[in-house]
Amino acid sequence: MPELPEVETMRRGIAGLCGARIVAARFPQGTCRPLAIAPPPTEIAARLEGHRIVSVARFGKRVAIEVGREESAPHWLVIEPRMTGLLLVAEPPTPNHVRMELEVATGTGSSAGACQKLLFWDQRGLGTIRLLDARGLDRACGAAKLGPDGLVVTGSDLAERLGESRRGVKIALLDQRAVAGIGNIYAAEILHRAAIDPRTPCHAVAAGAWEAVARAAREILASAVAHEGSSIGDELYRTADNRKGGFQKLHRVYGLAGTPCQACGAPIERIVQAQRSTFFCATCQPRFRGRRRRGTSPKPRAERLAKLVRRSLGA
DNA sequence: CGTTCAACCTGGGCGC
DNA sequence: TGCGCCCAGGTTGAAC
Repeated sequence: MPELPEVETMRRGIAGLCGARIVAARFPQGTCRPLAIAPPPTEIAARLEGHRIVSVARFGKRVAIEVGREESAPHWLVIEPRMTGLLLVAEPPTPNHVRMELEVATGTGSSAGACQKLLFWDQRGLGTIRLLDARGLDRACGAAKLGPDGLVVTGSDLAERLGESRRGVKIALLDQRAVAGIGNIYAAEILHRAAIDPRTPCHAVAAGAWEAVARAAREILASAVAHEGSSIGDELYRTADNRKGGFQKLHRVYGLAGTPCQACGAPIERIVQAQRSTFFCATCQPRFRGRRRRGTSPKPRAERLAKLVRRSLGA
């Protein structure tokens, strides 16, 4: 479920816990398979309890809760919600999918004592929890793993990282090393706004069109953050205080197959790319027909063929 | 290098 | 009512 806007909404929803002290950390086993968690729950609990929440950051689709004491090196509790994970400071949708429960004491000195619970709830259990030091954080969330954030990505960022790729542009936008935070919903919405067919090979996207894609990404993602993400139908995503997001009302293509495009009236289409649904308007996002954009070197294909030849000779 | 596929899971919706 | 199947916002690794 959660893409950049949903994860950013979760981050903001728990940022008020900065300064709070972690009194207890529990990782209930629940009825389903234990969540991917490292190091083991008892070790994480021991290293969290008594420490304060220093900051709450977001890296792509992950939330990183910085914890530490003055005299010890900081650590980050990195939570990756994947499909159904939620960070909550409210009652969970169901009691039995609570994967982590942090009891935190807010306030200091004489006003201390107000206790709150921070929960990680995950129905499907595909999410992950990791406690990392600075080096681990860089390995997991650094530039080698995640491209520029979708809220600030530029056309030249995209052209540089994807310009020579043969992949369809929609599939490429889901590559977190190219740009961090875009998922299946927002990739569709971004390409609709940028008026580009999702099947267009990246190498056929004009240099100027990358600017349009990047601008659409920044605008769509910022608007979705302002609307606290997308809660589709009665689906699971909620803000940290258990409200629905509002951006689903502004979707132009995602989940709207068969309905008329709001811009042109043509029916929205659904296709499958890389085993995932893609929604688009064939009229607003006209199919790319040429071979390759002007000025692009044919190197990738030539290199591929050369490699194939070498391989067949070698074998 | 790129693509495809399966796997990791639960649960809702649908057709029969 | 129940069963089987398909679908879902993400990521990873194996195989080709």
